Amino acid sequence: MKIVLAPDGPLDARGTLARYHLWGEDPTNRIARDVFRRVLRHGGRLVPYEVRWSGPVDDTRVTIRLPGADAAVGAAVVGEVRRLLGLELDLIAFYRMAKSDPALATLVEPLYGLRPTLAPTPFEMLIGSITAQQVNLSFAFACRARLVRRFGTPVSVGRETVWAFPEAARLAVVRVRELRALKYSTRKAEYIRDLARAVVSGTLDLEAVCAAESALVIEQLTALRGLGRWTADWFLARCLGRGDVCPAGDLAVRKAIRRRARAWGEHQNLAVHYLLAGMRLQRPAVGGGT
DNA sequence: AGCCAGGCTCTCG
DNA sequence: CGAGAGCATGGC
Repeated sequence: MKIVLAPDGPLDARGTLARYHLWGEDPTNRIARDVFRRVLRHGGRLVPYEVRWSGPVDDTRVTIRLPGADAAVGAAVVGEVRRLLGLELDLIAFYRMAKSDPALATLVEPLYGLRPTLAPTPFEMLIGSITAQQVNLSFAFACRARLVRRFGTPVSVGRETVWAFPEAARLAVVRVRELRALKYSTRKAEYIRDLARAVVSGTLDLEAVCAAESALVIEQLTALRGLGRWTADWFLARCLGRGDVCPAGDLAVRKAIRRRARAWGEHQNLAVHYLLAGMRLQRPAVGGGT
């Protein structure tokens, strides 16, 4: 089956997907020069597919190829591709705002068409986040790749092999020492196994979590061992694609904001003072809060 | 060699 | 509560 998508607004497909090889190799998201390959799990079936793109950033065509002609499978693949390319996000409205913002204005042109990729599934997102906690990203990528190769499912796509991400049922029965062998810490191994167990047992209903309001998502995720505020914030941003989220605890985000604050020039001192004082405007008093 | 990495939990005061 | 230690390993 062949499906063609016409994105709403600009799309730099290559730049957007670069995330999947920037810090190392990703066996679940294979990216070559002009083709992206992945496997979708659909009702117990493994559906490998290829994504290509062509045309200018302002008028890109995305072509998806997958085996068979099942309409339901096709729709599921389209849904995943739309997430992977960040097509749900309103880039046009963002640019309208960004162009009048001193810190963002100069970034629009060089990064034109760049979109955040949204995680295909909440489970994959959370396991990935646990993997990336506190370690540098190249190490995190390597760990995740080892996890995928050890517990995921290889599928041949042409000459390539793409791995389907491990299922919760598989990770629910791993031994801590098996994950230790993949360079996960003992703690992280427990977090991963226990998260998988919660999903399998039904204690954790990720579909329900995804449908919940942001504050509730944070509450439900951080109630689980191994998932803190950082993980919950990134989950809202990069899995649910919620617009009104700022993962301010993230180290890289802090660095980036600090750098961009230079756009305030000689007003940085006052700007920060006003930001801090502004908190007292909106938060009435100390003590009664949640 | 030593410090730091796109955190989180646990313990203590 | 807030602060601080411990976690484990690779990169620079």
